[in-house]
Amino acid sequence: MFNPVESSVSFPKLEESIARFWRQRQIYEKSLAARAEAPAFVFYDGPPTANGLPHPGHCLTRAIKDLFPRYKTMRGYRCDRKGGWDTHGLPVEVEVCKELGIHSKEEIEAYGIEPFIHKCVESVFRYTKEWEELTERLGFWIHLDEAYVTFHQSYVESVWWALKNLFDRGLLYQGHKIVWWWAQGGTALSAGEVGQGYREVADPSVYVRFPLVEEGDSPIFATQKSGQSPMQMHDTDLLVWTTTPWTLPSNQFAAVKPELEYSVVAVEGESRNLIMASALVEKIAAKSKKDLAVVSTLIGSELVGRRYVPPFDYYYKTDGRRQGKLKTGGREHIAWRVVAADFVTTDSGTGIVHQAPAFGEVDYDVLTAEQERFVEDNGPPLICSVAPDGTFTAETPEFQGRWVKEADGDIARQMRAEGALFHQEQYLHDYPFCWRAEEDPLIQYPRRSWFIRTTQFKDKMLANNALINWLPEHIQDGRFGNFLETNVDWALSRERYWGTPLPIWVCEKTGYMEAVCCYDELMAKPGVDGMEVWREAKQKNPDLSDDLKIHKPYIDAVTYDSPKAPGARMRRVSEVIDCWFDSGAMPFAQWGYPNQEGSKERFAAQFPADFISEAIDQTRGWFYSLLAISTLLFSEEGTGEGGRNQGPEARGQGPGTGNPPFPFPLPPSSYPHPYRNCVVLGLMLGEDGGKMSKSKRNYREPNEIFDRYGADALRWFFFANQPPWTSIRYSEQSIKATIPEFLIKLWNVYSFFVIYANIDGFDPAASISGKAGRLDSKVLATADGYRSILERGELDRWVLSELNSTATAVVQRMDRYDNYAACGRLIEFVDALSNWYVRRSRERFWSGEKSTDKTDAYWTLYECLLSSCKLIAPFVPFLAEEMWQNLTVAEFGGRAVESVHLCDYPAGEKNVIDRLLSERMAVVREIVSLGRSARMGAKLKVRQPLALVEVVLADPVHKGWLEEHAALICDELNVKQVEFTQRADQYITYTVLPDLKRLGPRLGKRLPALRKLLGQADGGKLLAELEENGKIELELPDGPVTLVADDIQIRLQAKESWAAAQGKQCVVVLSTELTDELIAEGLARELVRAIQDIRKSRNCLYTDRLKVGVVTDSKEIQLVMNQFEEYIKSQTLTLEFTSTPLPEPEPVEVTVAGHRVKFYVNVIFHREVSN
RNA sequence: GGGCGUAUAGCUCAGUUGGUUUAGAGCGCAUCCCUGAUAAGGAUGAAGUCCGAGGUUCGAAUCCUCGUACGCCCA
Repeated sequence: MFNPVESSVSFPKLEESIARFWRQRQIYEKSLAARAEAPAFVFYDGPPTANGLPHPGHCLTRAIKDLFPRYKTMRGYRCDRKGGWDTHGLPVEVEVCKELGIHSKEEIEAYGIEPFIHKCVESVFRYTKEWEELTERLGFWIHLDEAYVTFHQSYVESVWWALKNLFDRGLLYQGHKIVWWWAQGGTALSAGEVGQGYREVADPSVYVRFPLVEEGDSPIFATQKSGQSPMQMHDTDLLVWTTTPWTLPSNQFAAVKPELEYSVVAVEGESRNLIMASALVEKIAAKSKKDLAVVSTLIGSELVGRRYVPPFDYYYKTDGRRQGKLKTGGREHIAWRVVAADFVTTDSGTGIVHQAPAFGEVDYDVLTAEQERFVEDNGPPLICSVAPDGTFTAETPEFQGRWVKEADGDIARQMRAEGALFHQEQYLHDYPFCWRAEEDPLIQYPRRSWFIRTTQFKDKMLANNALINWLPEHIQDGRFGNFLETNVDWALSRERYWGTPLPIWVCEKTGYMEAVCCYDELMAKPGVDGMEVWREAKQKNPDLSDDLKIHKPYIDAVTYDSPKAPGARMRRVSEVIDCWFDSGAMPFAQWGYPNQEGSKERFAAQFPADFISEAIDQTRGWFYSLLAISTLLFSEEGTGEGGRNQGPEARGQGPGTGNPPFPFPLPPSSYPHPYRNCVVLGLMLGEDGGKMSKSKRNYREPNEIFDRYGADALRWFFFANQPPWTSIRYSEQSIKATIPEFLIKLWNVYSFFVIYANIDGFDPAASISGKAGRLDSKVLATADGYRSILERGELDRWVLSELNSTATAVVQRMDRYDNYAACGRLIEFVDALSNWYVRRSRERFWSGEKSTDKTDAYWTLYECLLSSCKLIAPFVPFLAEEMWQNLTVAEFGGRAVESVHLCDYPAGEKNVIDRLLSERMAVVREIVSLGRSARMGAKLKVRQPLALVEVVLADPVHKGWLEEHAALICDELNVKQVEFTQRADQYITYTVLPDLKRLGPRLGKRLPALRKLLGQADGGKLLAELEENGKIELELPDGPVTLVADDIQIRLQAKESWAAAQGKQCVVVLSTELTDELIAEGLARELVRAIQDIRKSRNCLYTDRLKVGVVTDSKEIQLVMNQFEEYIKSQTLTLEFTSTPLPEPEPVEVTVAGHRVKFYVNVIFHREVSN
């Protein structure tokens, strides 16, 4: 006996009890244990930060992260799911600052780094409870209690190990990074912060002369206007434009676009000529209100290498003539030269761009590129005339101590006085200001920073990327590939407080540096000292997490003896690292590799990942950091390449480093790593299609969705509504709609089954002896009364065929990580099950006596439901479990598997799939649908029986089979007879269409003529010709053409005068003629319907019996009552049927086909539902 | 400014390597049916300049080019 199924189900309620069941019975753990020996399917959890509340976007990632591991587990893999928490970084510091009501680094330091760090640790797990609740509520199975945590000592030490490896191989180096700098606050701002602070302002815009230096008697311009003598350089200036005059003292280069045309122009009334982009001459003439006459033209590349005198000579006076050795041999002036750059445009300015590498990222790249050309230490140094507080240094005595922006005016004045200023104006543009001090403009400014030499591994990263399976594909060569192509070295360090400390100690005397791979290694250093800072803190506050001892400020206090200078100490550099490095290190750091015991084995067993998934914003985040770190650490072959201080010891296997040998580096053939398949999720949008925003209130909190509709509804919405990589509109309506569309539809089938199985006493547990286990088809086949599928009726064979082809298709799609397509197949199947199988089988379940046919129906539907449970289990785990529990555990008790999630996933059995039957049934369904359409058109209710329906088939292949199924069609369409024909010229016109796929390649340009000809021809005649001769001969304007049967397709078109509907494969024509007999039968059905309505309004059970009196003046109705008495009684479960009034209750008066009829209906007894 | 993506019915989205004057589905809407899955279920219908403009081709929603709009990432 199955538990009765509530007709009005509350999914949220049901899910709660299922969640409890899983928890109490430890089903997740059991699902892992069941696969203990199975091959691994490796999943990595990208760590979220738990210092904020989870939002709908997290639900999507968590749902997808749950779907595939569940699926793979059912498919026979062991999929460990270790959670993770990202705990470091600026977002945490920002949250704490908000809480403390402070902003700047100065304020943090005034507050105290130590208490600040304590606040950070507290904040990191503020919302852990909410995250855990959401995780469980969503049905996301993952081990959160064993999650890796990026601030834990073991994790940090793993990161240190990686960094030491990179450092020892020369891949970690110090350089400059140009940052957006808040000078007054002394801090760099993140991109997000900068983005918030843009405002339109007016800045001075200056056009400055850079006089060219004559190079002895070197030849001058190659391209000369005809008839002009070669021009001398000494009377010519580059015209350079900038909106930041204060950067001019730090000028190092002038950039031109090599392929752009430039003009030498003579200025009215001035002795010196100017060079500027030809395209801009007119514009500049207009601005400056000066007459500019083009003297000659040249292309940018001809300017490259020419030297000039910068407007300020603070540096030029000492270094202006300095040359350095080039790597390619020869010498070159180190600065104040024209260089080539692609970023130069003619949108504004002069086409010649002033380069102050200290104050612009692009400019800095130019400097780096120049430095690359010279042998080491021979290249140009970085010139920076500005102190970190934003004032000029002593190197620029006239302006020393002045805030740079404020000096702009004087700088311009000075240039004007010296004749260097050609033109000046105001320029309106967007410029960033500090978001917390609105009056303070930001400046770009160089900071010392640590970099990872990722550029050296570009090709290896690309090779690795090429073998990753990206969903969607375009990420590979698109967003991610492009990003790798334009790779720049990873700026690793952060001048912040809460993060993994950079494990590099520097000798205070010599500058010698060492990287350290773990705390123990540090403790073993000679003369180590400073641990008391931590000890005292811990004493004062014993609750402090021990993991903090490896963080700022405690770790900064630890110093040791320098090996290079007696008496000197090694002190840690002050920086922490980018928290992306933390998360990217998780493949090994989650195990504490290599310092933790057993980490080597765990890492080896769980590397690389088979599957990861995050949203698209992680492309440059986690997806990159994983790939970069893995490629840098594990792709090196042998000791061939790498850095300058590489050697066997530096590989991290030498004495004292504590690094065990490991099966890495990987050979290149082991790509891809560290992940093979990556599902990139789209962005989640709010109800209105815009960005989700708390203040706009354009989305519902996940918990509200769970309470109203349930987790399965949300999950199914994510999986089935769109491919996961498109942007997803998080719409409450759509989430709600999944319930009737899919969940309820399946639920109704399930409920239908349970109702009748209980009435009829269908008892699979009694028919199956011994273990029922996972109740797969093999087990079912052992049941008493279970007939082999081949013996069963067609409908049963059909639905089982559909079931198995669905399973096959779902597996195929899920193996491709295409959950959307998989869901499409599941929807189709559930629809077929509900709207064809159950509908067509209802009578079999209703019939009173026990028959083989009825038993077959039960076993068939039972099997469909069991398999459906399993098929939907990874998608909607709660519903699947609920159904499983009732369909199996309630019946079999301990003989059945305890949970659907311990089952194997149905892969579909080939021998049950009957494609022909499936195709044929589709034709029947089409005929029925067309018949209804024809009825609709003729305004003939389905209730009204008709004498005949004629089906004209375009293709006779299924004719014989269809004829055998005439009864089914008659029943569905309520007609007495169905006939199949192929030629029915009275109803149909025929059009012969060319098969373009075949004829296109054959006929090419002749095709349009043929199409025209066929369009005008009499299709019937052509078909007759084809039937007679096996071919059609046609005369095209340019010659004859012969068509055979395969070359054409036939379209049928119903003639207008008939009640007909046409489909792709056939036309259905109704006979609309009504005899008295048919009308009477129709009336009988009207009566039945009226009585059923009353049954319903009386809340009758479907087992209740009635006594009915029908009173009417209509002779017609009376006649029908007599004639169809038995029919009406059986249909309405009426035991007594009279044509006289009953004493009670009040009659119900209804119009039946235009006749007034009074119904007296008594419920005379309830038959108990029994089994 | 650059890269990537998206644009198909009122809404949310499909549309396989180019193939047929019938471009699909769900929701919503309209009309209707069923009433023994019943506070459900089903059918039918209306509704589309496939973003625009060019091009390639016998043939383009699909391929190419150029635009436009929106989104994301970067500058």
